[in-house]
Amino acid sequence: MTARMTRQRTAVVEALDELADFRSAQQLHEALRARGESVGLATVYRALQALAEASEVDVLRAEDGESLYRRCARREHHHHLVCRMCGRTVEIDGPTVEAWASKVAAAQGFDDIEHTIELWGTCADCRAAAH
Amino acid sequence: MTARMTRQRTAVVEALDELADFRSAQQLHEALRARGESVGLATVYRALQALAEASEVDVLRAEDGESLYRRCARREHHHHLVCRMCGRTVEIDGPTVEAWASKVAAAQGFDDIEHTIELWGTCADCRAAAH
DNA sequence: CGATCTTTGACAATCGTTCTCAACAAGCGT
DNA sequence: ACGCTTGTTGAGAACGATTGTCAAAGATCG
Ligand SMILES: [Zn+2]
Ligand SMILES: [Zn+2]
Ligand SMILES: [Zn+2]
Ligand SMILES: [Zn+2]
Repeated sequence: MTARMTRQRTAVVEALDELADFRSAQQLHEALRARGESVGLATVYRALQALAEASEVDVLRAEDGESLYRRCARREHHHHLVCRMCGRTVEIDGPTVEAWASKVAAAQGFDDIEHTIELWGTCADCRAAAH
Repeated sequence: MTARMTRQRTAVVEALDELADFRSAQQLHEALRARGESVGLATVYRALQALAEASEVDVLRAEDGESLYRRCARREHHHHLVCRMCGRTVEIDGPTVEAWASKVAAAQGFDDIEHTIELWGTCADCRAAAH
C-alpha cells in the first residue's frame, strides 16, 4: 500500500533530472540502458505514470501522439514552450490566459474545466544546426 | 493527380456534417455503417487525412491520444471548448491569447511557433445526465 | 466504350503503451 | 540477521489506433 523506493525508481528520477527537457519513455529507457542502469521498459512506463499522478513530472503529447515527460522546477500550474526538435523547454506563466480560459468556458455553461496550452517552436540552437 | 469525387468521400463529409461535433475516425466509420453507407475504415482515415490537409476539418487529440475530427464553421484559425463526454463543441476566438503566445515564444528566441490551446469540460447536458 | 490512373478495402504491419504473472526484493517485526 | 508479507520487476504477449500493401474496382476523359 505504501510506495517502495527501488533502484529502478530512483534511476528513472535521476535520468529525468539529468536530461532536464521533455523526453519520451523510450528515450529515458535508452538513456538508462546506455548508462548501465538497466531498467525494463514497462517499469519506466510505470514509474513515469506514478510520478505523473503524484504531480512530480509534467506530461505532454508530442504532435505524433507520443507522451513526453519532464521534471519541472515549479510544482504549481504552468505551461511550456518546447522545441519540437530537441525537447528544450522553457516554463511559461500565463495569468491572463488562465483567466481567459476559465471565463470563456464558464460562459458556455461547461463544468470541470481544464485547459491545454502549449507552445511549440524551434529553438535557436536547432535552427542554427539546421544551418 | 486530381482529387476524384467518390461515393466514399462524400459519405465521410456528410457524416461529419451530420454529427457536427468532434468524432473519432472509428465513430465516423461506425456511423456510416449504421446508415448503410458502408465505407472501409482505412478509407475513412484517408479521407479525414486529406480533409485535414486541405483545412476542411480540424483535428485534435483526445486525452487518451485518439484523434478527433470536426468540420468547423470558420476556416480561420480558432480554438475549441469541447465536452469530454459527448464531444459537443464551441468554437472559441482568443485574440489576446494569440498575441500572448507569439510574444512569449519570440522573447525566448524560438522560431516556427505554433500553439495548442484547447479547453475541455463537461457540458450542461452531460452534467445533468450524470444526475 | 476503352484506356488511364486514382481510389478502395480486406488484411497485415507498426508502434506506443498496457497487461500478465512468476520471480524478486523493500520494509518490517522478530 | 531472518523470515514474511506484499508491492515491484521484466520479458513477452496483448492492445488499439493508425498506416502500409496491393490486387480489384471505378472515376474521368476522349
Ligand atoms: Zn531545439
Ligand atoms: Zn475548429
Ligand atoms: Zn456533453
Ligand atoms: Zn490560436
